[in-house]
Amino acid sequence: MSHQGLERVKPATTGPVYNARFRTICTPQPMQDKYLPADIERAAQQHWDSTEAFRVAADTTKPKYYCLSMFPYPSGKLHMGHVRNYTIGDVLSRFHKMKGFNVLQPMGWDAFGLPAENAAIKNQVPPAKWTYDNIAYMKQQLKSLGFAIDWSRELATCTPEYYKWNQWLFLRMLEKGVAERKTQVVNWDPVDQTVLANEQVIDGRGWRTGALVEKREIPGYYLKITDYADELLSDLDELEGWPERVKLMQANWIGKSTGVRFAFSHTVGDENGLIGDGKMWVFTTRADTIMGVTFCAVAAEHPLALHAAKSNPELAAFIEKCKHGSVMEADMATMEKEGLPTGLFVTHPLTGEQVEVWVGNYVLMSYGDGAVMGVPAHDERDFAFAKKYKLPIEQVVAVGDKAYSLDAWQEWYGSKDGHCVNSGKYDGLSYADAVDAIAADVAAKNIGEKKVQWRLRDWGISRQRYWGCPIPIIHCDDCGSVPVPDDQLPVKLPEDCVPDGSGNPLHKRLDFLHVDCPKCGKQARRETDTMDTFVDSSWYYARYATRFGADKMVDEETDYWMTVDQYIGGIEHAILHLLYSRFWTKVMRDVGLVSYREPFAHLLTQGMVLNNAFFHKPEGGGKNYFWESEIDIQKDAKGHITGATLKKDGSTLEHELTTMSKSKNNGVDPQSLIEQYGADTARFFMMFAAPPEQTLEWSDAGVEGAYRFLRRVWSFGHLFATEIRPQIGATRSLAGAKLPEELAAFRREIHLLLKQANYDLGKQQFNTVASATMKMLNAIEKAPRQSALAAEVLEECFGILLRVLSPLTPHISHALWLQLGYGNDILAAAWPEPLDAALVQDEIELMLQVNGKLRGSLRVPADATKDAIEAAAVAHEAAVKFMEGKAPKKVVVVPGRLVNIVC
RNA sequence: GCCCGGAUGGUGAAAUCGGUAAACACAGCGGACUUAAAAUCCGCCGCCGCAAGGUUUACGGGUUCAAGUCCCGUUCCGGGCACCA
Repeated sequence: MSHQGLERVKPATTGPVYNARFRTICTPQPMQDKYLPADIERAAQQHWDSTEAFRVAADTTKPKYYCLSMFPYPSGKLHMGHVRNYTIGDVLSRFHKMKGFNVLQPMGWDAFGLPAENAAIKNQVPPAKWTYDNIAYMKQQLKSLGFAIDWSRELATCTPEYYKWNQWLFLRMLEKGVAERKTQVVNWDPVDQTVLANEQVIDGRGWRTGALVEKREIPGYYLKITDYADELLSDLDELEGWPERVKLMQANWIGKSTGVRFAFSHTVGDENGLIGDGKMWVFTTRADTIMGVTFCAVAAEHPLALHAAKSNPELAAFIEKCKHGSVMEADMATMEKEGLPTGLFVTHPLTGEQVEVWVGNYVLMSYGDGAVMGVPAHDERDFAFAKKYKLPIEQVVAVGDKAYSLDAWQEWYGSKDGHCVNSGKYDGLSYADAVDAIAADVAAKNIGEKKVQWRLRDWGISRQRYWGCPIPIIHCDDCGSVPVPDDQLPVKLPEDCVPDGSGNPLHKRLDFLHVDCPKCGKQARRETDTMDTFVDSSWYYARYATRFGADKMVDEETDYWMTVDQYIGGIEHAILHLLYSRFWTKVMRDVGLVSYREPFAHLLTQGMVLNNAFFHKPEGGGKNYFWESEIDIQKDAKGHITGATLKKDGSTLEHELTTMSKSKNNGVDPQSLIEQYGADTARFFMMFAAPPEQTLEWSDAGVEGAYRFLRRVWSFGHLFATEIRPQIGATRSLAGAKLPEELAAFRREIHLLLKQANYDLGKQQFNTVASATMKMLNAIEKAPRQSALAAEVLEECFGILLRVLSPLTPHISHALWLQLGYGNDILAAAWPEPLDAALVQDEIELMLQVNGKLRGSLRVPADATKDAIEAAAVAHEAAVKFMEGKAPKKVVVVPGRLVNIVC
């Protein structure tokens, strides 16, 4: 990567003087009595840089661990969500490194995208410059957090070295028929004459012009992810390391449904013949209700609708109206359902009755055949539609003897647990039997069959935008759409354009636009559409694992590192990014590039970091956001926000709790936290605040506590160096020694906490790992320290604490490990395991319940039998009191926990 | 609207397989040290009650010797809904 800010880290030939000292001295050395995070962190980071501690290569002598965090979009500054994400990844990476794994943790930049164009419009800066400047700044921020990243593998998706392979694989997909050109529906701003992203459509209007947005059909390239729908669904079962909820969301998104596709026949046609050869196809999962059809509805773009509109101005106007409004599913689902009859009729395939065809604004051309049968009695949406337009409703399914009423929709109307009624020969059949019988009957008439239908749609990757990967196609008047030959890749994006919001600036770049046709040599026009940025992020994990500069998309080293052992990123990516990556991987496999079929073995979906956002709703629609520094906030006694006003004019603002985002002016920059307290405090606090998968409402209350804790760790280190360690003799005597009870109890406590911490690390619950380290320090500070044996126990226990702490707070752990003489480099230390000998206990405490209520506790020998425990419990003072002279009916003994006397 | 999550003290949270609700912290209150402040250390800290005790995990039911945890229903909050990334 040749660009500024993206050069690979070069091995330092000569380290700073004190670094050499750090590496060679393993005996204790004088230490600062004050905790000075800035100095400690600078020294630790220089040590890691100079020793290239995190640069890794394939090594078959060790198990590998590829730990990947979702790469950031270079929006300008890191925010707390990034700190959370990358700290989680770093904790796992460092933990596994100490466990003996060969750990790869790379980092890069998801560098194409809309915000760079927005910044360009606002500041007149080319997106490239803005992006590379942001990368440089954010890279330095990441470095200051001390992440164990192999920076030699850094990549940015906006560099030709990277996106060349997007283009290359796209051409392979074209060859295989996985990519194809067809039409797509986009948001069109009629004033700016440009395509808008969903985000740029606010309340149905263009974000800059305020003009009513139109739907427009334009050509674009699609990747046939639906060809992989079956495999994407079934392979979910193999992803044992994925959260169930994510797999469920993906399965629902893919949306496999089995039903019947059949045709209503008709005689509607014009001079070109019958429309659709006289068949209007529909798909239904409720074929059992086919005898209850009272109307049909088609999408506004359906050929029958368009045909009817030719002679029906009212209908034409309605179809025109349907063209406005949103293309978003959420809007489609919540909008008022409207329709208009076409005056056309189709024939019911089984009854032969004439059924009227309506145009419905809720019917999607993109799902199935763009037409549906209407069974108002048993479909909630059809019911509402029929009531609104006074269409007949005919019950054809009964559940038990429940009475059907037209007054209001009831839950059971949509049930599949009933049987057919009013359905002629199908009466009495269950859902499954009726579907089978009806499918057989339409099949016999050759007008339908059982069919699997997917909710998943093909992936449209064409974007009418500048700052993205050029689609490698040349349009020739004679030859059509011609793929760019491989030897002319990459098609490089000019980096000096400044978009102004009025369409793709590439249209004005004649040096880019004008190109000779690769087939006939005539002057032709280069495709100006660029790829969806989800393409960039669909395979970056494989590129990290490829040797830098390889003139292949992926190389042999990829086989060593892939698949990713642990992937970490926000839950907001649970569907799209992860599904596209899975799809892309399967295509790469089918092209013969890789041998694995799934990219991510384990997935940790981090909860969002939320913050309040404050905004005005201006008249033209949309939201104007303000920074918290610009407003006054009113809170109630419990601290809940009750209102907010703008400082400059006192106007009232609305507020919402939402994800941190540059566009909402509610992102919190970690920089001040790092400068004030240091990276270790920021990291520790972030991990301590909540378990990683939980949504986190940002607050810095508690940062002081994390800082105080690290100061205490340092102070104890100092005390250990000056007062405790000197008591230790030349030979150690801890192993095999019988410890006095107080010392044994202390040591047991530390080893129990270690056991707990290891368990929690396995669960990836880092907040309780952090609290375990705090408990350890609390115990260590109170422990006996006035003997050689006590000093040895403390040496062991503090060593455990430093190692458990090191993934969370690597800098202070590095400094203390070195300066207290534990070893040269804590990264090379083995992860601690609890010792059985330290855990043994003679007596245990059981809780005592009477009728399920806690009444006391009793101490029993650790090896006491159930009978002995029961006898002791019944005789216990508190038990006798609360049993009030009644005889026990039952005594429940839960080993190691409690006794419950029921009387 | 549909799909997926979540809700526990003043606050962030803990509770591993249904078995001591509130660990560990933050904030607060009281005290020690200090000329003072900061820092540090000690103590208290769900609610009601003088106490004994009672009571408490969004709300309403249920299962169980035992429910924050399992089941049914409801409310509110967050994520996603295919062109934000």
